[in-house]
Amino acid sequence: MPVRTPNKRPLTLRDVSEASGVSEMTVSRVLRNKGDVSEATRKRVQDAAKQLGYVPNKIAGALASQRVNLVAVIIPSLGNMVFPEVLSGVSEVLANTDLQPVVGVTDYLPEKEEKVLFEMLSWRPSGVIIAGLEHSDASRAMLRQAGCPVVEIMDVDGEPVDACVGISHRRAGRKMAESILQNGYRRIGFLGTKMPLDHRARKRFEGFTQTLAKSGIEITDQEFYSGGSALAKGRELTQKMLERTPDLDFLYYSNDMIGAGGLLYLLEKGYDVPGQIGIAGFNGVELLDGLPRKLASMDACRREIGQRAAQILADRVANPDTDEGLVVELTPKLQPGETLNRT
Amino acid sequence: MPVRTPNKRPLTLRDVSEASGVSEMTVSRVLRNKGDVSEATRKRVQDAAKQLGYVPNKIAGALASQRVNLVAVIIPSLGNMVFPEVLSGVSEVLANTDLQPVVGVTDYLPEKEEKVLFEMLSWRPSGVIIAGLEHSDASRAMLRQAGCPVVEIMDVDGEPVDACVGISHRRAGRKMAESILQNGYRRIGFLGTKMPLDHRARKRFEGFTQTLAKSGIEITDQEFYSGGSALAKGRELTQKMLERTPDLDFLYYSNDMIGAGGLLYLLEKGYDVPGQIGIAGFNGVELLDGLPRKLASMDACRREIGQRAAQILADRVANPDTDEGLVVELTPKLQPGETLNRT
DNA sequence: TTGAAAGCGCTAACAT
DNA sequence: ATGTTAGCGCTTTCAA
Repeated sequence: MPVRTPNKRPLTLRDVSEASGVSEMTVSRVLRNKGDVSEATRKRVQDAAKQLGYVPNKIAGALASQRVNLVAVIIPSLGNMVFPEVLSGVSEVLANTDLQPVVGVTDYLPEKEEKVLFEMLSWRPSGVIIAGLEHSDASRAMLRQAGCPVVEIMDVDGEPVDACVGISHRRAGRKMAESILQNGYRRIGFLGTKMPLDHRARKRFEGFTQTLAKSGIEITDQEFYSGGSALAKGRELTQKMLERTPDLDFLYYSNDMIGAGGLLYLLEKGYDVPGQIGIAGFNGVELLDGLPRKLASMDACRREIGQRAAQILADRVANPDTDEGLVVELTPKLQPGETLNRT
Repeated sequence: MPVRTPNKRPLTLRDVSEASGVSEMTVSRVLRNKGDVSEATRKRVQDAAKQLGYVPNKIAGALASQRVNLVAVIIPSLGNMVFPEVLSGVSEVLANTDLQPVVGVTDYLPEKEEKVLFEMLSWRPSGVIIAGLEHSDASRAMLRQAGCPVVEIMDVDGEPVDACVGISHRRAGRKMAESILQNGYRRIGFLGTKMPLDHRARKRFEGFTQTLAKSGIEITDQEFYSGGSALAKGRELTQKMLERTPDLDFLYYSNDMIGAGGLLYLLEKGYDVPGQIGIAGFNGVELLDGLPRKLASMDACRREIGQRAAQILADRVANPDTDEGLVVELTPKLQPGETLNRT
């Protein structure tokens, strides 16, 4: 049990050294399981450390050893279901190493990304995992100079600074468009976030409209919103669009949450889904299994992206000679659910 | 623009000093906006730093100054909507200071909490915000010895180590029970997480059953699950319970997500909600506004908890003489929604 | 198996 | 307004 003296000064190695009558150096060795130490002294040191409630000072350790077991993970948001799942993939893999993820949130703002990145790099992390391929010039410069492996995640449509794990959102948009057309839908509405800042949503949209165009079809109507995704937003957008354009036969939502809101609205208003009108979202959010109809969606491989990125980083840290610039493209799976098959 | 030489060695103050022809000390002053520096040298230094792409080494800075602008925020999970909202309250307030939140996740496991806490304290943060009042002996010892302000959040039913911001979950449970009884419901089922690890859910349950007991009523049926909250889980639990105990007239869910799943199930099966059967959840998750009926719930003041905790910490860091042990109890608001009023 | 010395890159406290 | 000196608490390296 740690001593309860309200010590304002945190304990140092020296305190443990004095308490155990062993040199600081040997104490350090014991605490890091490094080097040969006799069982006897090891035990004395461990007892003393525990008894005092010693917590090593990683700042000093990191400065001396020039190594920091931190991995910077930089993502746009924690408020939707997508990035927490990526994170959990990252943590899962890093748990098998001595690396620790540290999360920074950018709110989809390039300036904030720059700030967060600068802040995190100033702690000299062992690696960086960062969402997206679009960054300010300054951010890209920092990433290049970081002196540690960098893995850009979520997206592969672009030029990575170093390594990269993700899906092609353009391809995802195309695939969804194909599927919708195959099922005979023709008057298609798109509902999603304002996209200047969400590049992945933008790319899906581009892929989507491109494929439609190949079949001579244009988006019949579209509606953009800003702010978080929520059921109510989906209802509201859907109502607005259908009042304006009642003869749509498909609604493509840029994420599952507003898709779910739309679904609830449509069912409530007595629409036949997917007969009269089909719908689909994006992300394959498991949380929403359990809706009255299973929402068509596309799994964005979020957890796997986190896992692979972490693995790449861990490998590179363990073996710095590994090649840079590895790009891993995962394949999003279409989940037809029950809202896309017109049969 | 930073030079693109693939420098493996990160730049140091000295590099900037040499590039600008100014002493390291003055460079340091410029980069921290500290002390008087002439406009001329300030500019030269800034130019040199930007030109080189210098990123200061916070490890060295922290060691030298004995100050770290990090706040450890330790929470059980990112997967439900509750903690991200707390975090966003924290970030919002800390954004006005030079403090930076660093998040650690415990998965509701005391051993993991201990590990995460140890890890974070070893970086000597300026403060700790940690969810809950229940910690292992070792964790409490670390918190006491941390040498920085500690704010325990979410809950006030217990003995804080230092400061504390939250709601009384026992009181919340009681309040919900009162409301349910007032609305004439009598045969009540409880559905929630297995609670040995979720102390707040446990306390709500305790408060809930206590108040029922005062009216001579016992929970008619109960069902516990483990794993994340999701719509499907709510459906499944609800079905199971109603098959076993068909004559329930109220279902109290330990969180909004499974409550929402239950609601969808009940409506689908043609139950009259809230006439035949009332339901309520917990948390007041905004994300779910937009369900077919507005779910009765109780706002847990998540964002405000984050804000207040961060504010307390910021004040204590700015003025270390401030009193310790401040306890702030917020009042959860009942949101009757449309699933609790029998009329 | 253990210890002593040097220094990691910065900043506090003094000079000047 | 600028420079000098002495550490911060550890780990690396070398010696015993």
